[in-house]
Amino acid sequence: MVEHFSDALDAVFQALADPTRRAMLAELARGERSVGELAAPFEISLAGASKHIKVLEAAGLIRRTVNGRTHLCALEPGPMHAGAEWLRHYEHFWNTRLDALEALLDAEDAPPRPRRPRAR
Amino acid sequence: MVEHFSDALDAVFQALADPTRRAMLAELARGERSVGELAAPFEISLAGASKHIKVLEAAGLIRRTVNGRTHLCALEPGPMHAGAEWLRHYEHFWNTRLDALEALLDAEDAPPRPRRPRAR
DNA sequence: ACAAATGTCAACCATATGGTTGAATGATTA
DNA sequence: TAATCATTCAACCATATGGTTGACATTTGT
Repeated sequence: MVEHFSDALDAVFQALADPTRRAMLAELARGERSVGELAAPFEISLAGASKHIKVLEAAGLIRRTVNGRTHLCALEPGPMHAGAEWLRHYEHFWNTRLDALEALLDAEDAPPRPRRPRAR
Repeated sequence: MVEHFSDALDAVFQALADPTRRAMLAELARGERSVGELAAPFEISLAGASKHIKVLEAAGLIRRTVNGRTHLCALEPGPMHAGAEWLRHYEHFWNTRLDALEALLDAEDAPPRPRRPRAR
């Protein structure tokens, strides 16, 4: 009853939690890439890379189109957006909390008002 | 040579990949909470909750102040911000890519210009 | 028709993760 | 001082993860 879409976020964050996969996404941000091309920069087997790619695919972060014997991968931004939204919520909250704290401090300590730089 | 701070992102995304931990963060967004308070909503042992909290702490997402026999936890927004920044980079990219695609489609198909709703 | 290229699959391994229980630690209260 | 409260620690368990290798399936080029 907590969150119905939590599984999706689970998969997205889980997929993002690995540096190899993040690097693959970074590469895909530059354009479509085949599995082999995605695997090339890393010192892992093709099968290993294939697994990573399947994780990204399962999280919905990439889409794959089979083209003959090569599989072309492309970024699928929707889920990434969902993750960003989740984080954005906390950023917002955190900002307002800092603002509130600052207001409190300003109210409490004396007139001169040192005006620390704002957190933003 | 890829990313020096990747370990930090690993830990943050990994920590966010669990729904229990995300719920704990949501609770902490409402104010400081003791370990017991954080554990209460879930049907897991206190030791289990303690482990989750340690994961959040290790990722730098929360801070803990021991106060007698109770441990008070509070959100630590820095790392969350880092995660958000990482995602924001891709959102930006994705938006420009969608814009480019749309421009292409607009250029290619005829005058009437159906004007699909913009992705944003 | 054959060989090479592109990937996946299955089996396996080591380690990490999420969970448990029971005992231990340290602060508080009676 | 003894009981209780808030938490961690250690050991354990089942499953997931990231990696490997070797065999298999399909395209493609000769």
